[in-house]
Amino acid sequence: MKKAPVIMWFRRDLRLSDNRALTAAIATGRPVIALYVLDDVSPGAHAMGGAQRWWLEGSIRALATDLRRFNIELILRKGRADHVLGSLIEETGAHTVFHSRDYAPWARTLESKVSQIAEKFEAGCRWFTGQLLFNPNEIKTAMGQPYKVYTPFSRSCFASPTPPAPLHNPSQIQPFSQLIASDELDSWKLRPECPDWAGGLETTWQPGEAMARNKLDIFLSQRLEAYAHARDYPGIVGTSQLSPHLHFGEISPAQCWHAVRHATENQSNGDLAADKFLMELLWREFCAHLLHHWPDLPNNPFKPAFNNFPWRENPQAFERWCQGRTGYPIVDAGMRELWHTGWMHNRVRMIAASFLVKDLLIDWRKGAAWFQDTLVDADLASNVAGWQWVAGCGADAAPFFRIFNPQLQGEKFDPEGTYVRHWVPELANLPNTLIHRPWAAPVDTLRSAKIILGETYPLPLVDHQSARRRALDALKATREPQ
DNA sequence: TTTTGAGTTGTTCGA
DNA sequence: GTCGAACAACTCAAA
Repeated sequence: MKKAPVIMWFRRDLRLSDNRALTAAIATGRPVIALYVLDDVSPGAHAMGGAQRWWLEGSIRALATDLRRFNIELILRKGRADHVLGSLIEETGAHTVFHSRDYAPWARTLESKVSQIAEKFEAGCRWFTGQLLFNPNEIKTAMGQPYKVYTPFSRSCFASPTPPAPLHNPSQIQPFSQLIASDELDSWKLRPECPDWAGGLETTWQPGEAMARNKLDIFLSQRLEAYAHARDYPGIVGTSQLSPHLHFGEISPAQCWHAVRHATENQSNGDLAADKFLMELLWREFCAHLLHHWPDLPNNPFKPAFNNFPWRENPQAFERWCQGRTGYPIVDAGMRELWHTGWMHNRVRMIAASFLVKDLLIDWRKGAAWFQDTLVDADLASNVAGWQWVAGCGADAAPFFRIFNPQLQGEKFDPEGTYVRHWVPELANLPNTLIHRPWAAPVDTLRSAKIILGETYPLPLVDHQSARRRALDALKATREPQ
């Protein structure tokens, strides 16, 4: 008698290497059915934005190709994941569902539904870790509480047992012989058509496990050494650019962790270079743990005092921010990079976010929603925790008086104007001394640079100095007892 | 329980 | 132009 198959339910772990769920599924010695479910129906699942759908398409295509080498067809189904899994178990008589745990609140709800439905059909359900380095229920303070401050959190992680070493690629996977119906990937229409805004994404990124590994190797050999310093300059490629690959699980954080450690173990200053990068991985971790313990993080301020903050409605200003037409070159460069490539340099994310929240006093949730829709790496946890941090209402938030000055930040982190010239070409002819403050350029300079302020490039949407005072007043009022 | 030290990413002001 | 101090008080984490 034939053995009943098991289902490997791929989610945000679109890789074959270091995939504990997959490895365990294979280890059962049973035929493996590989499944991906496009779930736009489960509450909260609609959070996947347009840019991510574009990425998902490439990532699924790559995974399907990789699986085909094992004679495995990736089954594609659309609908509520628990329903889809229920019917697939029924169709195939599957024995167990294997999957990696996703810590987003809606995903956890879905996981328990899947587990219930599997039970109904007398199948098991087993989940594995892999999306995170540490178990959120194990990184706790001495009092047994989750951390609310990053630095002690990171110390605790470094003091914890090292994340398990990554698993290798499977050597073989036993296919399931029965034919199973699958959607055509094209029918999901994950890529934009009219209008097709994804041209910039196409030329910037290549989704898939192989490319993720490639990115990591390039980072280790070419950029890790200078990372601590170079990561702050948007005009040079100093970061790993692994975020979207990590988000979709094309590479695991444990693979990054161990690869970085391994690459630096024989270098004199290795630990320094490595730790800086590991700290960034731990920021991702910190945000995920926060969301795990505070599922309401996407909706409401972490600090309740901000519940009554007087956010302003200003659709015109918001639109200009989205379009990269605020009149502050570094902000506009960032917003245009985002729109074109689905990604924005970390430093510029802070500057652009600070501008929306502090200079325009627009609700951080509006900014977070825009990022969620346009970033290829949009991660619910990192996104909302980051926005709350900038807004001052989050965990371990910046002091309220810390308001980024877009001109100074530009001059400090883009001193040659490389970044601004690339993304805001209409300012390209301004000298370095004026590129971050075109409004202060003399008439002659503007004329010879072919700039007409208010026409070819906007005047500043707000005056930063007065906007700063306005924000300080609003923040001060929030802090005072009602 | 109380106390103490510390807290990703900054800006402005005045000497 | 450069430098250090002030910004304001609070919460967190650990001793």
